[in-house]
Amino acid sequence: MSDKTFGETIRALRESKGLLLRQVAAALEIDTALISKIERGERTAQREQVSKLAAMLEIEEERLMVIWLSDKIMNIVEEEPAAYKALKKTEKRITKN
Amino acid sequence: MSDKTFGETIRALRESKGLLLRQVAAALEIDTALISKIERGERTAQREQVSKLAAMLEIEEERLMVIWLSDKIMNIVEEEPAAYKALKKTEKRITKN
DNA sequence: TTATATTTGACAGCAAATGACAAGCCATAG
DNA sequence: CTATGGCTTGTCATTTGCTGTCAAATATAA
Repeated sequence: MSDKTFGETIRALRESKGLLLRQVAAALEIDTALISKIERGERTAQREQVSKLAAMLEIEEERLMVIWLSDKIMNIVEEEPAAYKALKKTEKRITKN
Repeated sequence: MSDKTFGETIRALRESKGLLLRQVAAALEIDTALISKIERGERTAQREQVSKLAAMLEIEEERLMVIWLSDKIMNIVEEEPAAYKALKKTEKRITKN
């Protein structure tokens, strides 16, 4: 459930609102081609763009940020056998603050 | 308990074995200055170098890899309020395979 | 066909990472 | 003191990898 990537998520939101790539691109001040690539996971969004997308697509910023961060973490650990252990370790390091 | 960074970890191991930076550097085929920086966290090791370090320092490769990956994840999520949630989400995504 | 939406590949420009080198610091031995 | 050995620091050239644009291609609809 809700296991969509960042790209899939924003595409679904955009379509549910009937927005065009061109409109979202304009709001983010980037080329239409780029937002198309982001939606298909061929490129990754910038942190700033995530905020703008959250506003535009009317989703709570933190919810979108979690998905975005998770995608980035995925890029690091996928293919790594030690992935799970690394995540657990990081959790512990983070909660100790 | 074992909350050391990658650099701190390999430095402790190296010193416990009485090895010189010069010797480790030679084994990894890099400059001494570079391994010094890696130990102090000023630079990050390459994946290949982690393997070589594990062999040289006689630590199980997976254990070192976990620390190295965790450092990389840390770099992404630290400073992020949504860090913990992102880690949890990634865990779920990973275990679904 | 024509118009509109999206995708694709190639590219320039820029930023970050990599590693080497030389000079510097610090402790210790002589 | 001077010399040596180990480590650190700053700078630099090079490489690697992002970022976004553009033009062309594809698709969908009217």
